[in-house]
Amino acid sequence: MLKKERQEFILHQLNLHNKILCADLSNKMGVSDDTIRRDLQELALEDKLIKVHGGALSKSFHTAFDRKMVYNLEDKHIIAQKTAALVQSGMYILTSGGTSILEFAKSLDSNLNATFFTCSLNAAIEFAHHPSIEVVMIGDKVSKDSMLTTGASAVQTIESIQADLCILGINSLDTQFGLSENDWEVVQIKKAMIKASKKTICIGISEKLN
Amino acid sequence: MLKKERQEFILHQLNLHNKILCADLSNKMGVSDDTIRRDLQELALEDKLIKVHGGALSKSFHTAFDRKMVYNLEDKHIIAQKTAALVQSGMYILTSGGTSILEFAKSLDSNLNATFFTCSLNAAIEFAHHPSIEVVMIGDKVSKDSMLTTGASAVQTIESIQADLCILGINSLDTQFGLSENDWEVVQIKKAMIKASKKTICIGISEKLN
DNA sequence: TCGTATTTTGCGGTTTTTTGCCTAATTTAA
DNA sequence: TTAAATTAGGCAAAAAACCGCAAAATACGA
Repeated sequence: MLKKERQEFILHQLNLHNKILCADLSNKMGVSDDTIRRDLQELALEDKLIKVHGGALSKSFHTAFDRKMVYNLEDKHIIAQKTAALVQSGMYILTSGGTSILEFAKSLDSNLNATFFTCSLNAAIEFAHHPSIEVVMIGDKVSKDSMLTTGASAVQTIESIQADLCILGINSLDTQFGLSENDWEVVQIKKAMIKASKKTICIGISEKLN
Repeated sequence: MLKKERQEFILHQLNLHNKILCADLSNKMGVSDDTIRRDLQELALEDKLIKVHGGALSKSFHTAFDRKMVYNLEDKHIIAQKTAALVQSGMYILTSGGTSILEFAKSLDSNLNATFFTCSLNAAIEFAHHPSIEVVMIGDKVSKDSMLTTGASAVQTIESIQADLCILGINSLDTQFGLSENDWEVVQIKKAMIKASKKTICIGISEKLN
């Protein structure tokens, strides 16, 4: 991994998480702490971030934080990291959308070499920011509530995939409203995804299971 | 292997992978590191790529968003409004991506009732914010530079559509590099779009036509 | 076609950059 | 206060870049 590339990745992570730990980064990128520290130092010198003891902070994120927001984010972050650890290079992975999935996407190792299939526009964009993974967007009509592609064509596409893993985010809508008409389409997608994969993982924070 | 040919190949690899290593290239092409380094130096001088220690990085990946965009926003806005006026309810419309298209999407009448097909993740999201139009995302592998889906499957999908209108944004990359290999995929998409539509509109600000 | 000028390329030696490790000093947390 | 974690600075190995030079390839003009 190139130095510049690494620094871009750090900045990206920072934009996403607003704070980063030295140790996390060195793990995620497979380089020593010293290297990360030197990177952070350089970036701090260029005014790209704020270096603090143990890591760095995003420059833009000086505003007061909403406690609950941060706590939830922290939980999601931990869950996302644990999920990311289950993904191995070479895998074919199906994912849905939602904030948990986005957080998961942000937590992937920078040297991971897998292929992700998704129906979520936002997830696709997030995955596409990763330096080495391949992203396949599953096309069809866009459901405006969820920003997911749904429909027969999407289901058909999914059915033609043989994935190693399926990662689904537990969306608050799922448990709150049960299955409304529009969710029904989403359920069709999720069912197809589960069926097309050897293994399925559902991620979400416990608060969702009220 | 000719020098020019080699440099084309380098740009091609760069567009595909967003980064290239000096050592990889010299191996792959059977020339010395020095030659590659000299090539990279030349290309960097021509502003075709960003040279870094150990290799080079794709230019598009880093220069994506700068002030110029904001500067041209007013022009884009005017163009977008004029373009939006050409769209009528009931139409089937194919669109590419890019900032011009995004601006166009924002300018659509809120009571418009048309169906938009697009390969652009960002455009799809923008269209989906509209209250009444229908959005169909065309699926395939996501090209990281352009955030567009490209590939045989996407082309095939487009070919099966009979659209009334095709709206293409003139991307600065298009005119800057001519047709590099990766753009070639995008060109395939655009060609298919044009062919699948009764009429085609190209939008872009004049600065793009340097 | 031939000889000359120019460009391109590879090579050896040197310099610079990058990286990881080590130890001492500093900061943080309990 | 003490123990653990983090950082700074020095050092060395490896990788990459730089420099000049000469051989090879190419272009050009007579």
